[in-house]
Amino acid sequence: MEHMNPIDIFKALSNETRLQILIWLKEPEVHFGTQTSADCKDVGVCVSLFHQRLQLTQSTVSEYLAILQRAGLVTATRIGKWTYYKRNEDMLRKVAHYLEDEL
Amino acid sequence: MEHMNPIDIFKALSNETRLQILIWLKEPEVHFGTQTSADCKDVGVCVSLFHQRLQLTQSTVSEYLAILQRAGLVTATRIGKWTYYKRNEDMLRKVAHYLEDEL
DNA sequence: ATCTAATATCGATATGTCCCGATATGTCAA
DNA sequence: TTGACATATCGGGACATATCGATATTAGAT
Repeated sequence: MEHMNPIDIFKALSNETRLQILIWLKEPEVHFGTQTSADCKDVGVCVSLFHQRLQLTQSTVSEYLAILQRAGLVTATRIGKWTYYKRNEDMLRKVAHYLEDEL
Repeated sequence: MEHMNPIDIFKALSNETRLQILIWLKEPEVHFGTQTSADCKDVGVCVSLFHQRLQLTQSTVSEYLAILQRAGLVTATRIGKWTYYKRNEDMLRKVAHYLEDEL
């Protein structure tokens, strides 16, 4: 588990769409229940499902997920053609603790 | 007490200097003990004291404090020639709760 | 009224972010 | 190997942020 960088994290959180992605990922089966190729609770949600729900191009969605991943807020798993993203709850907890203790 | 805007808050927190200001303001008397014109524990810390400790121009420091204030993270009090800034603990708590509950 | 100190605002430039279309890469299937 | 699909990356234009120097504003002191 890598160490958190508050600046990268806050930058990643400074965007409505990226916040939305994180919130959707709290209950993937509720928001992306149509996914059949894999259990989204375990592996996460693939890029195209986010793309479907967002009025943004595939490249933008992919880039946003990469930003969240570089900040450590989500993790990616490639299975076949798909890349599944899910929340990194450990990092989210660290951010919450940072807010309480350091700030 | 106004309602929090997560985007503005995270943008305000996406800067090393502004984070430093917030951290310094946790213990103003430790970091700005030289202030004699007013008790920094009550009213806060004036712009010039931040300016002294930061390798940034007065205008930049003033702008940063304004950004923190617009996000609701600090409050400003004008007394005579000075504007004193202090943390808005209520808002900081709201942000921490947002991190825990919403995100 | 004037001078000066503290702060805020303005204008400018450099750098960063948003978001796109186009293209490249990876992976399965025929 | 060729084709089709999922994802990633590249290059760019519009807009936002970082930071400065210069100037304006506010308020006390003379």
